[in-house]
Amino acid sequence: MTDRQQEIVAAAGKLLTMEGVGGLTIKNLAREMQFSESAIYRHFDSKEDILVAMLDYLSEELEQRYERVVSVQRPFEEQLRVLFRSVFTFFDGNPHFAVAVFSDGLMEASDRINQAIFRLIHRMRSRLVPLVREGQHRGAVTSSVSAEDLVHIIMGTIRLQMFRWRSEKFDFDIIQSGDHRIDTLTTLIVKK
Amino acid sequence: MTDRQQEIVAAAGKLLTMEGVGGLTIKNLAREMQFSESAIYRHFDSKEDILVAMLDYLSEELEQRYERVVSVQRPFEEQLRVLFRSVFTFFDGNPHFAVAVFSDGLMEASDRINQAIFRLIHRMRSRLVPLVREGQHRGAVTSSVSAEDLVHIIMGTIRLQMFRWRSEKFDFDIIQSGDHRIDTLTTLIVKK
DNA sequence: TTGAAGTTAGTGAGTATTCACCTTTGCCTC
DNA sequence: GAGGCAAAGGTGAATACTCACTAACTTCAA
Repeated sequence: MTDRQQEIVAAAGKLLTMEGVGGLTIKNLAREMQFSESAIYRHFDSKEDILVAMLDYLSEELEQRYERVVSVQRPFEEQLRVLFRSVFTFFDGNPHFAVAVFSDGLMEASDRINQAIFRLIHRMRSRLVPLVREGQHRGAVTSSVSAEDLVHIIMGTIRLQMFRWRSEKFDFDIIQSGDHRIDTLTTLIVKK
Repeated sequence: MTDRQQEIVAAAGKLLTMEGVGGLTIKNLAREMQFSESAIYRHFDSKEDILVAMLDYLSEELEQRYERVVSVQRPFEEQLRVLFRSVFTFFDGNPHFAVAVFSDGLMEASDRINQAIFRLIHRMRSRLVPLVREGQHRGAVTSSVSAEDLVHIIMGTIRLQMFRWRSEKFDFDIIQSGDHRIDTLTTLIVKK
């Protein structure tokens, strides 16, 4: 991705988040970039390509953050908190990418976009499950519910929190409130 | 709402769920109804009105199901299961309305639609919180986490399950898998 | 001097909505 | 009961507008 492509992807995320799926048009994107509509097509072949690039960039970004976190050994509870704090910090600095987490609106638009969304979700899940499972093996996490089911609950809780954050126009602290969500989750699943 | 209006609202839900926000056009709606585009306007003033009617109808439907469930006294765990089974049964019979639960895609389209979505979400939450709180007072539910926070986790978990159900084109049993989600949740929050 | 990155000025298709008009239905009056 | 008549619910055609995308032209730095 060139610098210009990065800028366009960022502008697309911003539009998507601020004005919804309907707001992401080539016209609006061009206005945001301060140049003509046709100039967009110097950098991307289609609108679809822009969205796929956006989702893949986001996926890569989150993956890197995951890698950085799990490279350090920590107790489960702390590991989970550090991981999600890293995610929340990213979205705090890039709220316009928040849309991709609850990208329901994008779905069904095209198969390629759908697949990009699934890659993103699957990537997060397949990272989280071993983490939780290891916590269970070490006896830190309850084994009364399977690791997959615990991850479902965690992801659902976080997704809903992100949804609220966007609904309320990002005007509460996502890092702090996200921490709180992780707190309540660990209270329920971490053995004392 | 007249019968015709009901039919249109149902067709709109179907389109929305099957083809996404972009698929809900007056043209497609008219095709679904097997009559002309202009005929739609005999029954609704605008497309916006159709969406608001759809969300309000759904809100009313879920409210009624709630009333029916809580009118009978039951242990908390059972009450929660019966309540959500009722909800899942509704969506099982009306999968085209599933879209409204994760109606992110509709948001930002118009203020009136936004408000209708918030009414729906708020209504569910404000019903669930007292139920959980009562469970806490009776000592059936853990008090280590506030009722509001527990409801957030429950709603997030269920929302994500609905999202998966739609993603996978409704081809698994939402009643059964929904039951399982409630099971895992009660395992975590109900005191033994 | 070539190629990348911008421009203007279009394209056809699709959008929600409105228009004048037609048909069916049920009701009121003679 | 026949005749008029308005309302309800349908039609196709046209509205003004937006959509993603393209062709041809310019600018400018390597």
